[in-house]
Amino acid sequence: MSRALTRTDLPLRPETRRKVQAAVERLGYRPSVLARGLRLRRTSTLGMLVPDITNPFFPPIIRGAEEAARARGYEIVLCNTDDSPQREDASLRLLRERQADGLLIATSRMADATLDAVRRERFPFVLVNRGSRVAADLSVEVDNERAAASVVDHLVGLGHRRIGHIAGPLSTTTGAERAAGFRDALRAHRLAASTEFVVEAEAYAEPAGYAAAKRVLAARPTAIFAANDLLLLGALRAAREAGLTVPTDLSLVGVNDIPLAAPLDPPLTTVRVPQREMGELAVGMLIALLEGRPVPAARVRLDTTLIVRGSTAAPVTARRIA
Amino acid sequence: MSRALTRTDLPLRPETRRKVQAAVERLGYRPSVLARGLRLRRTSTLGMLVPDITNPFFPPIIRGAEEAARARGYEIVLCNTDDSPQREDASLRLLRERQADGLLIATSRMADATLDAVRRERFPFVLVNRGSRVAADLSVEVDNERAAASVVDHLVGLGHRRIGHIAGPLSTTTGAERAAGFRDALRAHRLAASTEFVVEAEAYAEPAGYAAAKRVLAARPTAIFAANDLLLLGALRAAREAGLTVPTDLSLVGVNDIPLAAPLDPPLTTVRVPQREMGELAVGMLIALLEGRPVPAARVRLDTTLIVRGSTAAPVTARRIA
DNA sequence: ACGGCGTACGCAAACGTTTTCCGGGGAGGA
DNA sequence: TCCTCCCCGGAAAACGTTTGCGTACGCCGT
Repeated sequence: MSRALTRTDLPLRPETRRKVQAAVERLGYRPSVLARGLRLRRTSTLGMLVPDITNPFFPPIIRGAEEAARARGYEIVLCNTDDSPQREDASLRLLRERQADGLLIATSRMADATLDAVRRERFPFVLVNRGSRVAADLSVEVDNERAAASVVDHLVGLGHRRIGHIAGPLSTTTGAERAAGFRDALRAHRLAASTEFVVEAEAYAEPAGYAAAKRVLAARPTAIFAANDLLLLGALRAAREAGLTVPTDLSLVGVNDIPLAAPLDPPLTTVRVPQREMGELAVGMLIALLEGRPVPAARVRLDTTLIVRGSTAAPVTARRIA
Repeated sequence: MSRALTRTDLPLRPETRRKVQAAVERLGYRPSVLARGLRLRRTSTLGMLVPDITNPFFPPIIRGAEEAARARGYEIVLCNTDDSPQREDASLRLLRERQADGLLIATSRMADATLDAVRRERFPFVLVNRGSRVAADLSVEVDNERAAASVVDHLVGLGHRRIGHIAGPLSTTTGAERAAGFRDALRAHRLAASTEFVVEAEAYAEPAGYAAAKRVLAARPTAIFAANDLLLLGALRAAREAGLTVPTDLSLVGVNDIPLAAPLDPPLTTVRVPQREMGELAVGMLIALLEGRPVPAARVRLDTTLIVRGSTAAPVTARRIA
């Protein structure tokens, strides 16, 4: 039976194979993934840990991962961790019980203890959208430093000198790296990266962006780089409340290129992150690892692209000069 | 073993139970869901079919469903169908192979043939966010007629008489019901529901809303009810291009209360749909069905709430009168 | 003190696969 | 025609649970 269906490499008379196929057709037979998993000790199932599926950043990553996985005969089981250590542990427990073969970890600030536990048990995993200090870890991330640099280059090129930054939570690798990249880029342009221009947001969410923007605006910047489009939207609201027009009085740049970035008024200048590709690549690496094939690169850093739209313009002062 | 852990109702000496627990603890034993499923012929797994996880309408439903399921010891396996019959069939196949106990179907226009097949095989399922003409089907939906009526009431109350509607695809139950509700409500107010005021959008997406809005605007309405916030955003873009200010020249109302509705400028007047609750209720019904408990109601129709924000106002003409 | 009854626990079968091991049958060569 | 070799396919074991059944032991009553 199994020889006729799965092990097509084994010797078998074509006629017999055809007979089996016919019976399968006739009886509507579907192999049981359960029984197969029990016997094979692997389930062709990957666990994926995300903070929150409701955050629009993750669905494209998930879809990329799902499609890549399914194309290779794997399935993905999703777990929301809400960035809570308890949920993380519960999710890991769940995935162990379901005999997941490997893990895709897209939680930007999983408790180190949890990650250590996974590592110690030699459970195969790939980090998505976050790095790791442990060299042996596989990861797919974005080059946040270069992303921040491209934003700063764009703004400086427009003539901005007083540039603020709404950083994501610095406990996340994305937040920390974008903030570091921002500072480095300013320095490269011989601009001061004074602390009053950089404010850390409590979370990657609109209200947090609003709150942080209020503080950044106190420093009277002509442009703000928000670590995230949601933070940018908060900044947009704060700017409007302060009577500032975007982009005339204030330029705004975000990250992620959410679907609403283009139709909004003004259309948002933002950095596009290849989310789907991240999911696909991470799955490719994980499956290669699981199947004992060589993993091309342990740490993949993907490049982002700056999408210039209508939320950035030359500052008023610069225009006067020009 | 099983008696000590799961069948706590069976007679067992407390001492023995304690000894088993200790061994479990010591060895880090985790029961295998696979083996259990094989023996029990049920997996405590529910399949959920969604058109596209990338559409922000679904994640809250999914989370509601996931949480309700997990609280009852069930898990959810997600499948995106992209509204394609092939993907639907593939997903059903997948879920059958994984021995899902039941199905949550949130695809608004699943091919009737597919749904019929599921029904014929007596595979337990609950429809989410869509109705069915078959009386025996379980479903959780929203009262779209009343939702449309509440929107029309609000607009008429503001003084609007020329009200347009951007309908969702009429092949979806939500699109059809909201359009019907819109027409009925106009009639109740003794207003004409002439065809030029109603345009069907190609999809529930911003560009489709933009295209449909251009056609609706030709009828010179003072207000537009969009079947969806994404359609509303498209309408907003079209209105701005036409030189209209919202809400001064044109009032706009949408449905779903997406997270961006509040921070946007103007903040959107929209209808809130209890997405999480829909997911939770559907799971409750499905599990009751699976476990042979009585299902309280076969067809649940939840009420929506109109959230009045800044995208609606009295029409210019009415103001002149007042 | 012995027998009977009832309670607690051990043993084994079964769920549906995959894979290994054999046995049987056919074909070809002597 | 018979033997041998090879190819095909049938049979059985194992994966880790649950659960029914049977047994052994303990307790109580006579």
